[in-house]
Amino acid sequence: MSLEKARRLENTGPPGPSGQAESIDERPDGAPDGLRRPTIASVASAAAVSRQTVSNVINAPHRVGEQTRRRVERAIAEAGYRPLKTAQALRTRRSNLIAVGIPNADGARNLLIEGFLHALTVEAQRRGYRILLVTGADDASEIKAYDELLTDYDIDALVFTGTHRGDQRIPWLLNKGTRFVTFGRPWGTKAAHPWVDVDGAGGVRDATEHLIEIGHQRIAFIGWPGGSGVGEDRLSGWEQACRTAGLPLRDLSRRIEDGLEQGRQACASLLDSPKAPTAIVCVSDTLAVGAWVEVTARGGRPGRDVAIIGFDDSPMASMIGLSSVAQPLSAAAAVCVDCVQSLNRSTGTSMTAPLQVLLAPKLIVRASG
Amino acid sequence: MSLEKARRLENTGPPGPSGQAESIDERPDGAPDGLRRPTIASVASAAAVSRQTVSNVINAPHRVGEQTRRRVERAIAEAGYRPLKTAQALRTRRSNLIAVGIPNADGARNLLIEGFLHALTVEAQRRGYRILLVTGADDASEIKAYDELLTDYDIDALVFTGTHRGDQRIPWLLNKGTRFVTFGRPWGTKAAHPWVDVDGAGGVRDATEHLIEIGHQRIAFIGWPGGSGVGEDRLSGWEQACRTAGLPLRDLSRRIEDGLEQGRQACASLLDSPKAPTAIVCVSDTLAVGAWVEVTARGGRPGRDVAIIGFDDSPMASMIGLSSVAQPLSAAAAVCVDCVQSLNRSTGTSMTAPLQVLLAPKLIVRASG
DNA sequence: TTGAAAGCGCTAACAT
DNA sequence: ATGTTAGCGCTTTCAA
Repeated sequence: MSLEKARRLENTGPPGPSGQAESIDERPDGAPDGLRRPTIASVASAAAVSRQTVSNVINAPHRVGEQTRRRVERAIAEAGYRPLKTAQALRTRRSNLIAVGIPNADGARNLLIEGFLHALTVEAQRRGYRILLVTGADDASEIKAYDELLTDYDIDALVFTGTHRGDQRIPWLLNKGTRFVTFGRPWGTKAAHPWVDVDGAGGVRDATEHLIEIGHQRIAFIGWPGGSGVGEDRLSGWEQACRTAGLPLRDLSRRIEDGLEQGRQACASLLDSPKAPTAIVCVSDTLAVGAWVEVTARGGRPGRDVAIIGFDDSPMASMIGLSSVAQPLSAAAAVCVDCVQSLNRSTGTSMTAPLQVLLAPKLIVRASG
Repeated sequence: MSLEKARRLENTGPPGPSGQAESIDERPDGAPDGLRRPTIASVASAAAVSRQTVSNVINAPHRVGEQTRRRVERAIAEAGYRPLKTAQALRTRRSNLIAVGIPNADGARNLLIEGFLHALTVEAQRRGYRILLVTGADDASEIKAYDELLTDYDIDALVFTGTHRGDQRIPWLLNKGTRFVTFGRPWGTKAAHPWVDVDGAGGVRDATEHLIEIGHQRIAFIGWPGGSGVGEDRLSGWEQACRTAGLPLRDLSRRIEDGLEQGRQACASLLDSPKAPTAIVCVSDTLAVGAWVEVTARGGRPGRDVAIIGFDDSPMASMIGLSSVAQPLSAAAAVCVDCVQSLNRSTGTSMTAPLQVLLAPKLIVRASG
């Protein structure tokens, strides 16, 4: 007996009097029931209601009567029924899919992407969303990849990182009208869109203040060359903390490219200078590890002889006992997914101010500082 | 004029009875044509063929006549048409989606997952697949997550890493009949399933032989405690190379937990022993970095005073100039996606031997060795 | 509160 | 070689 026929047969009668027990019993396809995926029709049949009522129990329970709802819920549970997202998506044009753009260059920031992705996956799963990956070699090819993905699926929203000056993705997405959130502020652009970021200046300020509290009076900063929004932001945190505490800045900062060797050299230059610092805050863990290695190579012990604090709390930091400013990746991911959810709840035409969140990072104190 | 109506009008001709040419001409929705996503119907209309023919041009071009095909292809290109995967998936029960299970613990192996994920995304994109992420805290919750995902979508296949002894996921998936590939051999189980892995023994053998070639006679190995399949595999590579070359093994190996401090200590103990090694091969980059730090702290320079080689070529390795055995992540990802493709091509009933591939890693020689 | 009908966009099966 | 019909599983719309 086909499921559809069964449903119809069972539905004979007023609201739910039950005019069942017909005679037919063979099903056209010989598939055993147990192996067939439950459909909304099979559940409807089992609960002796229409498919629509089952749908309502799932998507709009308030519209369904108390008794009916319970009966349907039991049928759903017994069948282990879950709506097929593909069919829902086709009908509603909502996929519950969040596309995430991942970068491909190898660099300091990439050590974070794994943690961020994991956090996103957890948060998305918690709210019934799924994470779909997309990648491109540069802005242009990434845009092409986004375009294809957005054409192939009814993606609910896009999340990506690595926003930078002159980012071509943002205007493209704004123009296309795609919903998106970035992990990272827009640097040097006036376009407003939802973003989540971590307060780098605050993090470095916290680190510097921590060093001041434990007695340091000469605190250096190893940063990146100018032009990077992230770098300038973090640098400013060190300046603020030192100024507020009345500590010197002069000759205590270095501006270099990211890299362990660069960090070693900058550290050496600082330690060899007339008024050597007793503590060094670095814009990245990579540079901090360089400093850490230099201190170690000189027979010193980071934290006892020279304090060192990095940024990002990469796996390496915990490995070598490097204090570091940790980005709250789980919180950032949660905010991203929340944002996607609210973007999709709104009818689309209501243009409220885009959500922009700055999260406070957390200083992880280890042996080095 | 609505697209559907247009199609009907243009189809006036023999095959179809064609009782068209009605009078109505306004479209209910006032949406401008340009903003509407092209559908197979709109393309069919533009090319004056049936939807089925458009579908054939895309999915079975050989069934379509030369002229028609070109005309349809032009219409597809002009409209920028791409089939909606959601609708295809509903009809064909193939989603072109590959689910990837990602672990959540932080450890040495996790440094690799990011590269593997990126490679998978690239390879999947290249072949028209998409990567969907799924995660769980342990085997059991991961299985639950898999189950829900597999129920929600018609996932084409599952890929996951971190196979281990007593892995519960493998029997569960085999029993469920889900198509899957693992990146990592099944350790200590007889169940056969498709997998891709890297030849750890071969990689360590290569590293050891490289050290022998450049003149080392006493080569040590820092490995993990027994019980880990991966660890024993790599250890055996060192033993083989040394035995073959007639070099000593005695007192030249250490078996410790992964960790930088452990690596430092093991290195110190080796260097302080009566017949100290001149080179050290490590089962992981973490331990190798520990050794690297110890040598550096003693005022030595890795590569000049003591050679050190790690395993996995983690970001750390390139950062500090540590030689390391790199896993061919792109190749592994490509094999995984190929495998998924062939699994889905087969009708499902043809039970050929599962694909099992062992890839050769590549020694990256840097300053340390 | 519940049910029937229609249809999302696509393709398998069958007709021509 | 091409077209017609039906239907994947679900939800929207409208009727009862």
